[in-house]
Amino acid sequence: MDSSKLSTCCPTGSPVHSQIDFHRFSAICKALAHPARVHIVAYLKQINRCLCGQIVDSLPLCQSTVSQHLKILKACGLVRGEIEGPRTCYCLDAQVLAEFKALTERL
Amino acid sequence: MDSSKLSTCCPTGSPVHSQIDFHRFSAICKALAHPARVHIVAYLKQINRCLCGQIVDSLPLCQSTVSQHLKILKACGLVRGEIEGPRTCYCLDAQVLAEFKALTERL
DNA sequence: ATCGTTTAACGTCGATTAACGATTAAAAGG
DNA sequence: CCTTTTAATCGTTAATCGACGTTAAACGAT
Repeated sequence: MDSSKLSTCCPTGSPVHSQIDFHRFSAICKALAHPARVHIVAYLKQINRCLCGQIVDSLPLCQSTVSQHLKILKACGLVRGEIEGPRTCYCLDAQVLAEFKALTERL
Repeated sequence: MDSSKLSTCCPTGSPVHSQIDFHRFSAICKALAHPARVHIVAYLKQINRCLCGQIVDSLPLCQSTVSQHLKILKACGLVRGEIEGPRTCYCLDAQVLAEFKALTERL
């Protein structure tokens, strides 16, 4: 979308989002726009960190599909994955999650 | 997605989301997963209520596209539209917005 | 009655998403 | 080495999204 007009909704001096914020916020929302990905975030929040296999076991989806969801969550920064030999350990990025909460609060 | 396993991520007694919450939350996120729709929400927050035409003018999109975005925001409850003769007056639903913020906070 | 205005709805098209099975890559362990 | 395990990637298919032009509906004004 051409977003040249997007900033015009905000009167000058108002403490409101820039179009950059709109983009960042909607990007994170997009990453969370699927129940399985929300489940993954909640799951990671609970057990802090775990291997990919555990996440796969916690969902009624096949490994490749879960891997794809994890890729999307990693792409927006919400989740980080550290390769440990043949396996990958996943965890939340608390800062990005906090950023999302802050943007939501301003909504 | 078959969500039969989705609840298993939550140990018994833990104050965590149900799969229903996951669905509701991801549905609202999906509605906000486009910069134009975030813009519309922020715009309505600012000016409280307005006609569809003003929203169209505030975006670099044609009327039919904006109408489609409004339909999506209405479908998840974030926005309400009241028909006033040939025009429609749009406003935010503060309760749904609050619900979304609360679900986000629990994340 | 016939305009013009405003907005919703329809139909279309290309692009993207979600899901899966199959394949590949990387690291251990035998 | 070879096999096993683990996870990422590829290829495919069906479904959905985003954008637009067009049409339809509702109403006020002429």
